[in-house]
This record gives sequence, structure tokens and C-alpha cells, in this order.
Amino acid sequence: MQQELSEKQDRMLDFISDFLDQHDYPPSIRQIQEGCGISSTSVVDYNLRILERKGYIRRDREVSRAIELLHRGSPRRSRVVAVPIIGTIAAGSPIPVPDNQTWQNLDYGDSIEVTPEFVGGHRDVYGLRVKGRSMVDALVNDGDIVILEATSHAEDGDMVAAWLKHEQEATLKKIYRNGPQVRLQPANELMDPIETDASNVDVQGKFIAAVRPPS
Amino acid sequence: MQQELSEKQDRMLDFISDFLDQHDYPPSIRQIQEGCGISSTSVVDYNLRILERKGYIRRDREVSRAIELLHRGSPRRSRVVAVPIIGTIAAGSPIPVPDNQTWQNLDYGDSIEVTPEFVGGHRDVYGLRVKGRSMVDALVNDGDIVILEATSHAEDGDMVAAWLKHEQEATLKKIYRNGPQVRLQPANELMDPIETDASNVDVQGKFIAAVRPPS
DNA sequence: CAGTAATTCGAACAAAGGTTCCAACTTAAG
DNA sequence: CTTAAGTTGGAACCTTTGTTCGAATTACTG
Repeated sequence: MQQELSEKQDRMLDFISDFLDQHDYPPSIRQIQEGCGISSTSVVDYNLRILERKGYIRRDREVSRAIELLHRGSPRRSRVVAVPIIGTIAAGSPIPVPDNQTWQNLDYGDSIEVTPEFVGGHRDVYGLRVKGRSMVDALVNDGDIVILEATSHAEDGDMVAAWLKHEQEATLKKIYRNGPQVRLQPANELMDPIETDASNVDVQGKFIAAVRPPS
Repeated sequence: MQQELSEKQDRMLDFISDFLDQHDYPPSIRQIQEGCGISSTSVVDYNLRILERKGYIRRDREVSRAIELLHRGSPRRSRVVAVPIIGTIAAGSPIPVPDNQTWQNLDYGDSIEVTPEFVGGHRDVYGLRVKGRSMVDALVNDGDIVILEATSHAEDGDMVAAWLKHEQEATLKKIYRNGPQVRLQPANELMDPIETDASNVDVQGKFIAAVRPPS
């Protein structure tokens, strides 16, 4: 038996992979048969056994659709969470904060999928697209996506998305409380912090991660 | 009918989710029945219909195990590609470039999983962890991960990882050729570009994306 | 308490789907 | 050519599995 896959076996793997992308469950043997233009289910079974022996798939016998794709090179399936992108963050406009209403009407078209590590244990995680270059001091550029946790609670040293009431300005900085004063420190430590009154600062969310997607 | 889920329906969703983690295919109705301690398959079917109507799952009728989890925010399965992180990028040290050898001995423990859009059609995509704060002018911070394409070819305006021979320095900038000269422009446009001789610049890779993971 | 809606139960049915078998055919080796 | 191994075709078999249905039970409401 040759070590490589026959053209038919290759086609079957591709079909299973594509099928898993479209639906979220594996195909039946007869669907593989039809999808790959194979004349008999026994031929499918025959080649599935070969694929299993060569380690490309795993099967649970007697169980329908129990085909698992193993090491399919780089693209494989894994758990992801879809973080909804509910708006944009820009210097001059208020920071969108999701409420119960928002969580309902999520447009799944606009979301970014990340590994579960990104949301960690946090709840109410959402994304905002950065608009404009006003936040380069937070080391995020126009078009970046920041991932935030919806909370008004923040520890000293946390990076937060805050609204400065008096200046009518959104900003992304590390927060340090100092009695009645608050120091907001840019991620870029070469740049100067601002100090302002605690009552002037509305913490809108806690910074979790940032992504600069391919352009 | 109440809007929330009954305790039983909640248990069923959890079971389906857990089952999908262990195997790579959805459970059958009778497996849900057993796993959730339900007395009859018709009860499972009854509640699955409710879950479907409420938008938590999608089912293909008449098809075995054709249950897809839809619930928003909750982890689901999707295609991801694992980008290997083969080293660090810092001002003072040469930029690691993967060769055939490297692609072989990939330590998949150190990798970052992203959606296929991130690698697009590019080949030979790899990641580097940013070390130090020398690249804030490229709007990447210490600890960020930059995703590069291994190529020495770059168009004008591309962001590239380049090695400056004379300065013995790694840098991340937008490149513009100008006859025998090369202009390297920081992503942060407030900062000044550098001009140098083309022979002084070794393009090591093309910038694709950047990720600032949760700390 | 009556009455209606929601839920459960058990069983049985029928379609879906995995498996098996054997003959026919193809390919590779000698 | 001969032989053996690999592959295909087609059908039959039987388990798995989604579905249905009516009655029984429970939960909710006025």
C-alpha cells in the first residue's frame, strides 16, 4: 500500500472538511458517497478504513456521522468565541456600552472570533473598532479592534476605556487613583499622563486585548 | 411560555456543548436523554423544539445528530489556523526568519490561533513576540505578537520587518523606495521617518497583523 | 375548583445510516 | 500469462435514531 493518499481519499477528506464548515456536524457515509461521486457505500467505507488506519480520521463504529478529522495540517477546528463588535471608539464620541438590549440584537456579521483565552473568565466582553489616530498613545491605530469588558469597576493599573466628562473625550489609558485625583497613564510610557478629578472620569470598560487585523 | 430556559433545557445545552468538546460530532437524541437523565426521547425532542424556536440551536429534521449550537457568545467550533511563534523581535537582535528546518520542528505549544482571514492567501506565515518597548513607533508594545509573512519582497507602502545592517537594528516600518534611497515610515505618523541607503535595508518579512493578548 | 396549557410517558414506526458479503474488476509484481 | 493484492459494485441486513401519537400527569390561571 502506498503511503500517500489516493485522489479519491483526498477528495473525501476535502469533502468532509467542507461539510463540517457548512454544517456543524459530520456527513453520513451516503452523503460522502454522493458528494464525491462514488458509486457504492462500501467503497466509501473501504476508503474510510484506510484513512482511519493512516491516522487522518477517527471513527466510532456503529455510530452515525461519528467521523472526526484529526491533524488536518494547519486549518483545524477548535473552540472559538465570537466577540461582537458593537461600534466604534473615537476621541470625540461617547464610548458605546452594551446593555441588555444590545446583547439581544447582536449582528453576527460584525464580530471577531478569538480563542477562549482572550475572554478568559470575563463576562460581557465586546469589541470596538478604533476610529482615527487619536489613540496612538494607547498604541492602537485607526482600524484596530479593542476588546473590552463591560464594567465600571477597575483596579489601579488596569487599562480602561474612559469618558472624560469635561473634555467630552473618550480615551484609553491605565488608571491610577490618588485620593480625589485620578492619573491616566498612556500605554506608551514616553507620553505624559494626565491628572484630573475623579468625578470627571467615567470608566466605561476594562481593556482586555487589541487586534490589528490584516488590511 | 416563559422567556428563559428551564433547568432541563439548560442542562441539555450544557450536555450538547460538552459532548461536542469530547467528540467532534453532536450527540444523538438518545444520548442526550441518557446524559441528562431524561425518561423519554419524546421529552428530549419536545425540549429541542423549544430550544430551536428560541434560537439556541438549529436542527436539520430527519437527519441524525444534526444539531448545531448557535448560542451567542458561547464557545462554538470553527476553523482556525495555528500560527507558530518562532521567536522574539527586539530592536537589538536579528529578526528570526523561518527556513525549511524551522517549519519542521514547530513547537505547537507556542502558537497563536487565529481565523483564516488573518493569514489570507499568504504562505509561510509566522509570529514573533515583541520584546521591549523599542517599537512603540510601530504601535506595538512589549508582549504584543506580530504576525508576519516570510518574504523579502515588499511593495511600497507595505509594513515590513527590516534589519538595518549598519545600525545592527531590527525595525518595523512602512517602506517606500526612492531610487537608491529607502524611506522607512513609522505607523505612528507623528513620528519621523528615517531615510537610508537601500543596501542597508534587509527586508525580512511583511507585516500582516498584530495582536495584544490579554495579560 | 374547574379548565386549560404545558410537560411527560411509553411504545411503536419508519427512515437513516453503518456494516457485511461476494462477485467482478483493476492493478502490480513475477 | 499468472497470481495476488487492491479496489469497485450492488444489494441485503440490521442497528441506530428521529418522529409520532394519544394518554397520563403536572403546572398554571381565573
